[in-house]
Amino acid sequence: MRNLEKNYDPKSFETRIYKEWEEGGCFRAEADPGKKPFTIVMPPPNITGQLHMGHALDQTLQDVLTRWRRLMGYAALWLPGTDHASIATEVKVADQLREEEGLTKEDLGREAFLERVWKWKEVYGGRITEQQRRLGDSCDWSRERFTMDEGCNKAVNEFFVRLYEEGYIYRGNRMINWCPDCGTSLSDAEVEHKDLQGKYWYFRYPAADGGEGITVATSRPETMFGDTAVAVSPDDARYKDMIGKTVILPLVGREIPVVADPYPDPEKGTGAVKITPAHDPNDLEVGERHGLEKIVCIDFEARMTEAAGQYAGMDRFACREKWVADLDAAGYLVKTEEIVIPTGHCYRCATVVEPMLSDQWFVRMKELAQPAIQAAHSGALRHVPDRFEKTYLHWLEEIRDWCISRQLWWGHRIPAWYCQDCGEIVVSRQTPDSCPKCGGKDLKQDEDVLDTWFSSGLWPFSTLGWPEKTEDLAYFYPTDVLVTGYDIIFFWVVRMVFSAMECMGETPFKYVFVHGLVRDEQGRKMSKSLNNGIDPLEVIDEMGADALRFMLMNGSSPGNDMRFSKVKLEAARNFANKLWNASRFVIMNLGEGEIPFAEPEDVAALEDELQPEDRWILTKVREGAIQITRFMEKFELSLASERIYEMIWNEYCDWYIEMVKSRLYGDDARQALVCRTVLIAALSDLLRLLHPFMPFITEEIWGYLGKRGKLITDRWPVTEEDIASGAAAVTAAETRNAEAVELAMSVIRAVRNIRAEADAAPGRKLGLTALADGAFEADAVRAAAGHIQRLAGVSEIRVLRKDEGASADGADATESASAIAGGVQLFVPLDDLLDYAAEKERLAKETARLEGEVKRLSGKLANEGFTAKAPAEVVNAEREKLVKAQDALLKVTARAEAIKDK
RNA sequence: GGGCGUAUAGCUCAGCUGGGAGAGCACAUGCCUUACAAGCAUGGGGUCACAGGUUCGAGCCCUGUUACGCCCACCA
Repeated sequence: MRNLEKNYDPKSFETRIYKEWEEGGCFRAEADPGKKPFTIVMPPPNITGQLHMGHALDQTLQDVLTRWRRLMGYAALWLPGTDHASIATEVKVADQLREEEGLTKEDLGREAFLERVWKWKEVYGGRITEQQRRLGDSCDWSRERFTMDEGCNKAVNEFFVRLYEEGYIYRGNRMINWCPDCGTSLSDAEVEHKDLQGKYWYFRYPAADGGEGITVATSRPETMFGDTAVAVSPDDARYKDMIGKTVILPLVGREIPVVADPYPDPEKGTGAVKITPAHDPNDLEVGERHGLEKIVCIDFEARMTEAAGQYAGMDRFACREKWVADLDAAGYLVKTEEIVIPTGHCYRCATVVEPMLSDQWFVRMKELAQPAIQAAHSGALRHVPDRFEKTYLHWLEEIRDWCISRQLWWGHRIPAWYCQDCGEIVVSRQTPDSCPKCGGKDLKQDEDVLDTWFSSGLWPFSTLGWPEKTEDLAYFYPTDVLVTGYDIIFFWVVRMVFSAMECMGETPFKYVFVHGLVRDEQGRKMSKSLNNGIDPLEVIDEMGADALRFMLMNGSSPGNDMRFSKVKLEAARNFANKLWNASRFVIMNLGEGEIPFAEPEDVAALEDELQPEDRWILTKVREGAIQITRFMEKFELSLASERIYEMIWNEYCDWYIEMVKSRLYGDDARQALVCRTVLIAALSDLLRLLHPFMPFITEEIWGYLGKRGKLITDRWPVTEEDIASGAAAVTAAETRNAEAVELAMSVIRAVRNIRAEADAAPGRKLGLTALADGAFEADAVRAAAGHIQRLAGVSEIRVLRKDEGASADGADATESASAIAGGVQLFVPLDDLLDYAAEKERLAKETARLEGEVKRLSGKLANEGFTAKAPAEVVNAEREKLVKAQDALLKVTARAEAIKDK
């Protein structure tokens, strides 16, 4: 039989295994009425992106869920794709153009520039999908999509036109966030607020009638050129007389009115506010209430306009400085205050955004948000962990109209045309031939493109064929779960839900499974500026994809940030190595030509020949499978991975394999076959359970076990039906058997402990007398005698029964070290090694511990409040514990008494 | 200004619907025991941030406090 190499070397098989899966069509999902669908649509990474740790986490979560459902027999579809990332890509290509050819995109012109971007996409856009393959992503590449492919474009136009026709999309001159560097408008979500150290400057606006005037504070003095009023609260006694009068804009000389408006808060600043309708959203509202003029004093490149007089053409910040100095020199600066100012920045280039009045396209959101809010309230959409629902709802409830037009070239062009003859706006799914109003042929399409998130909002259904009524859409939609980081709930989740409610009438997914960030080892956010990012590909090269995946899944709780940990990564790699070697051991011991298809079900044929440990491991595997399934259902992937780790390392390797060696190497050929069968059967299920987490190594081992087919498309050890019906549950007999085997394990541990403490040489065999409380304990020890001898280094075992009158005195007990394991008292003669002082010390410590326990338990049981109110099973369990503790205490004190003179 | 998270072993973190705390690493001791030294065995180590409360019983639920962190917010 072909066996594994001695050393676990993931590099030697991961790439090959992936190729086999992909070429074997293992990731392909077909609409199959005989199966239940399970769908995840992958959040599309930007084509500009490189795989980073955040992706690795995000992707692994999705892959684990997909692989698990696939094994459960679902038609599991994980649909991959990439995002055109309008602004990010455009900036990147424009940078490249400038660096390499010294050209601007305007030099090239729209068409040629777009050609460049497409070419760029061809070259670099596929990079990330190659990296995803290294991670082991089992997505259906045959359905890979791109947010700007033909189908998505069709969906975008359909959605736009629909919303327009229903009156949700409108074009208007409104206040928007403007990034002067990117040269485009931004949505509210694309503005990041950061606190900046800034100043309030207090300026006096003298009254036109020569009076003192009014002092106002501002953090943006350069906007003064656009001031068209000063507002005060109508109730503010300080300014009562000024209302209706005018003040002079210092140095500018323009006369502006003092208006009474509810907006100014008398408590804040001076209680008087300068009003700049063209450059501040609040001021705009005030301005509209009072019919004020909107003077634009900053242009789209953040330079001062003609309205700024001699400052025209200056950069906004340079102007600010000069302007303040000039006002100060002229005596208008009353005071300056250092203050922290929350300031909006562009999320792409970090430039300070400028609020601007501008003609843009908007989506009226209030009404559209309602079904999305409702979906969360009704439970149709669930967040895991549920606290993120608050974030989601908060955003939707506070939502304002969404500015969707961008002054960029790369993206979905807005399907609106302007009739050059009559000015009519034509919104249409196809390019219109003529103006429906005047019949004019001269139509010009809107120059702008749509916000990236407008198209990604449609992703869960545009990828399945919408707006066509496809078979896929009918079968795979709605999707089951969306996996994403908490940082993207606003941008994306909210938009997908409201878009889906509008287009499909139901939520795009049932669960939003939210994860945190992967931080660096010091707990800092990984970032380009800190240069502390860890490249997943390097990790995979060094440790294997399985180790990386396992590290990411293990030891974190849903929704919390986690740290990248080299140590944890090594632990995961060591775990893989452990499994590798255990498998190697199993294969090594297979008979010549033996084809081990053995499955837990097949073992039934050997029922009568099974040994207690065989039944034990099979029980453990089934029980573990049920627990893991439950964890997976609740998205508790960390707990699931922890359990499988424990099953493989502790239960299978440390105990089962060790116990089985005596039969494997023994004379009884039949028994050797029996335990080989169980070894394989249990290992098969363990591989299935681990596969979602460590797909490569499990598949590789699977191949060596001579199994038919690939593990990836095999099956899960327990079915949902068997769990639900209880058919998979552990029986009373199995539990009893497990208790007996585990008692034997306690005996082994206790004897090992005695050996270690007495410093007995490893090779030295010791005698053992086991004084059992009753038949069950005695049988358990007898049945495991061989194991106790082998694993604890014991020569011969004498089993006595206390219930038949045997006592500690019967053995040469006083000459021994002793210990208690469950209902068995152990005596190990140590002769020369026996150290009575140490033994007494141990007994004293044990006595103290047991006395404490007895006291605690009896106190608890004497408390009527407890016995009356606690559930009967809890009370009974406590009673049993008390009996055991009392019994152990008796044994220990008797023992202490027996050796007190030594 | 509003919302949220975290505080548990030396370190990094688990701990499901309340029934007396776990893992990995580190540490100590002994082992190359024919799957594995990326290993085996044994052991030490915790007032579960603080103060109250609910309960027969609290790491877990409630109130408050402290520290750190995150998100949102039209920022005169």
